[in-house]
Amino acid sequence: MILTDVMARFRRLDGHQVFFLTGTDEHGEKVATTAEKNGMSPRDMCDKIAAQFVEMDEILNISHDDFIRTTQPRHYAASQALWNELAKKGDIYLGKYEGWYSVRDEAYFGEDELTTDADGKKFAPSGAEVVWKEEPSYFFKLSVYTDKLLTYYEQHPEFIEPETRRNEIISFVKQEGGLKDLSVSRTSFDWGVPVPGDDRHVMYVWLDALTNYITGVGYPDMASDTFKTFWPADVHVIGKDIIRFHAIFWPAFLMAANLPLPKKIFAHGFINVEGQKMSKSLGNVLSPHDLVNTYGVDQTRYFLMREVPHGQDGNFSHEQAILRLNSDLANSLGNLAQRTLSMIAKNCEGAVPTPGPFTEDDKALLDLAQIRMLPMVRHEYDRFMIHRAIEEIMRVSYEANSYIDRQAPWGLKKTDPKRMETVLYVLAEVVRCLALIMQPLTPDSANKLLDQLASTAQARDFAHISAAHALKPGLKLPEPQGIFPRIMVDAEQKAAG
RNA sequence: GGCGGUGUAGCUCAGCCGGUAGAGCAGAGGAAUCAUAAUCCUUGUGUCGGGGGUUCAAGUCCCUUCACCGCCA
Repeated sequence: MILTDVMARFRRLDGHQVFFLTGTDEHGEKVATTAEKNGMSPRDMCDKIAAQFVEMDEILNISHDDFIRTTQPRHYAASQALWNELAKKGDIYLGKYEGWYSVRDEAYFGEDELTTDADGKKFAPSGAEVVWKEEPSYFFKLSVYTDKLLTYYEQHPEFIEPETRRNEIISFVKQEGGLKDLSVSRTSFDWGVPVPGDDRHVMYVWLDALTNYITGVGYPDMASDTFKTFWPADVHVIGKDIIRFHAIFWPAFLMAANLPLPKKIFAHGFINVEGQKMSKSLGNVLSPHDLVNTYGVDQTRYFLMREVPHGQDGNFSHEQAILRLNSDLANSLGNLAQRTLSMIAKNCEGAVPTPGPFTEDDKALLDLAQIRMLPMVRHEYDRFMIHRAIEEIMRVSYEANSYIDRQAPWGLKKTDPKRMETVLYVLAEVVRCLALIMQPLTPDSANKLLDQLASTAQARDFAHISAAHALKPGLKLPEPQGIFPRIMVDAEQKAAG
């Protein structure tokens, strides 16, 4: 979620039109039975859960353009329209399904996949109990798409990332006998989108859920501006546990409906806590809420992006978080900004100083921040290598700290005040570039910093990372204030306890 | 059992088509004092999981073996 937001913000600031869709998938037997267990209607329970998701988005400062709930009328319309397309194509037929079904996994399993305990109960590989079910069901001719999918993966190596997930999917599709047809309707419960023309059936939850991506951009109105502009999507960012649905079923549905496929399915990993999987039984579940309370939103976002490399699982430890946040954000970047701005406040009458001629040292640093940094960072973003992008940014911060010590403006104050002004100008300008490029990662803090540089709201996209938009000498600056406070050790103890 | 991945400095990881092992953090020493007890400079003797092979030369290719992870059966 944070990853997607960081990407979306980056692309917007980099001059792209972005439509960032998020939401919740609310249908299915699992939801229905859980609601019943809690004595609620499915709809009431979904309202409650959706509210929690919305709240989480707010807590994490997620900048989505739309929040979709699969129970919304627009989504019923889209799902049924897609169904009709599949039916029109001749890819849907009525059959009968019988087999072992796991409510929790929302999937059927073959006999050979199950394990049996002493009481004769059978369990899915996930550990969920399965029950024997028989029901009439519509099927989607997924088998027909086996070769088409393989060809597509072949021709679009970037479609599934990271590569290890791609390998998994390809080997799955290549299984003996190819893909089996997919049961896409249920009659045993009614919490779902009714099948058009046969409302004894509701659609298989994943068929409806996957459709959300096109609902969000206006489907079935393919003439709508949003659909024309934003479909196919650049990327679907998902958890690695649902890669199969996104990398096999969804492209097959889209092919059947003659719709273009999203350009990329990116599966992210999970966060481990102190080296262990998060689980309720271990009681080590970290809520975003807790993290944000302990470290702050921007810090939480930053740390997760920094420590979780490209789709892999990441680890969270408080010790590591404090180390990282202090060394990167507080000591290097935050302190750089603070020392620069407070020297300006004290020695330059609180206004952007007027630079004299630039030395080679000045030019090298300005060049790095204004010209070379953005393309390097963009390159890493394009590959979803946010942790690498951060390294590039931090490198500039290190350079700037090295420069300030080398130039020692506090010494120039007495010996060469004109030169001091030049040095402080260079530093302020570099801080401005850093603040701009930090916006996707730490939006609030970066904007506070830009406020302190008297940067206007219109001057904050990446086009302004350039000498042409450099700070204007004489511009009055507000009183500097620290951003990225250092995390003290007693906070560490509190967090660990 | 099959397929895929990972295993490199105390920690987290880079190392593209083979050519005398790298970065950040942590640690040690020094400098500086504008600043958030922050900064800067210097500092790495690592069996590149084990074994074997190809090669003038192998973390980097091949075989084998061990450990862990993922997917599938």
